[in-house]
Amino acid sequence: MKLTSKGRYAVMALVDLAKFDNFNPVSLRDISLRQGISLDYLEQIFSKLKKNEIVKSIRGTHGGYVLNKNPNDIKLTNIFHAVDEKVKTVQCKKESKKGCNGKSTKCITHNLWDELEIHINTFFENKSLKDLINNNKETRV
Amino acid sequence: MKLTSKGRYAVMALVDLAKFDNFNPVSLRDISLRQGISLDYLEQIFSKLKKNEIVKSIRGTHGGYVLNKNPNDIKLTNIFHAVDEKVKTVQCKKESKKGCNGKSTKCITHNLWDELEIHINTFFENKSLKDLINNNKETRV
DNA sequence: CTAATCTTGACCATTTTAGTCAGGTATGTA
DNA sequence: TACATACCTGACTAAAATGGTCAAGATTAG
Repeated sequence: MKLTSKGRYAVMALVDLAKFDNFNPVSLRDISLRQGISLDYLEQIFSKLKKNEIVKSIRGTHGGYVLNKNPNDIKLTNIFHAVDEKVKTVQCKKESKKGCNGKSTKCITHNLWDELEIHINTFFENKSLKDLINNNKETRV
Repeated sequence: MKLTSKGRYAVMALVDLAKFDNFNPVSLRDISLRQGISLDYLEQIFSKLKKNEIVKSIRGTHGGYVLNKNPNDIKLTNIFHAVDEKVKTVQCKKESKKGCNGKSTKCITHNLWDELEIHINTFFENKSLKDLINNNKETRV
């Protein structure tokens, strides 16, 4: 199971981005300064977000990024998937002689991890960027 | 967030153990062979399980381990906690000048990870070793 | 033209993971 | 008492993942 800072940074950056309208692109430099994330690292992350059509890029001076979708339609699942955060629990090695497939029976914890994965994914599928923005406003008071 | 094979092995071994009565201790060697887990690694894991009073050890010939509690009272939370699997999402660095605490506002994703953590922990608190044993019987047919 | 910005890919130090290895110590059995 | 079985402990390590940095370009507004 993986949920690392790359995923967290992606979410932070997108929430930041979502606060602006779609006519003035936001530069990574600004996000970097506001969120305290290394610019070079942000570039890697946004490259992936763009490939997954979550953001659009505008090149050149005063360029930057804008959201490519309505914040309500960007689910956390989409974001994590884009930056390769697999919400996957430890898998039984499928090729191995040992464990899950070497024996006639299924590995005894197999169903457990399946269940957990569904549990977590459901959580992420039901959370959108918009939820986070609202949530943030509330707690900022 | 961490959920690695150490946690999975612990669960596999305990489910294995739970299939036997508490009068005949089960040796790690047997578990090692049945589950395909390195004996040396199992010893590390069981050392921790013992410290957390999840299993009892019997030394000497024909020794081994037995459960120290009713399978119904051993929750997955207990097991993961015992082997240091922290069900923790990526934290904002508390000391850092950047991110969460360097600014006057809370990091914008802070609440999200809190929520997720609760979500996952709830899942593990509600699953006991007994649930896994039953589940395993069903799917074995 | 040039400065700002996105784009791409290679590189790397550190930490974590998933163990191995090498010795113990305790105890039942012959 | 000897010995085999099994627990116990700590040090060590190869490989992978993490969280970046660095360098060199391509694009476009002004």
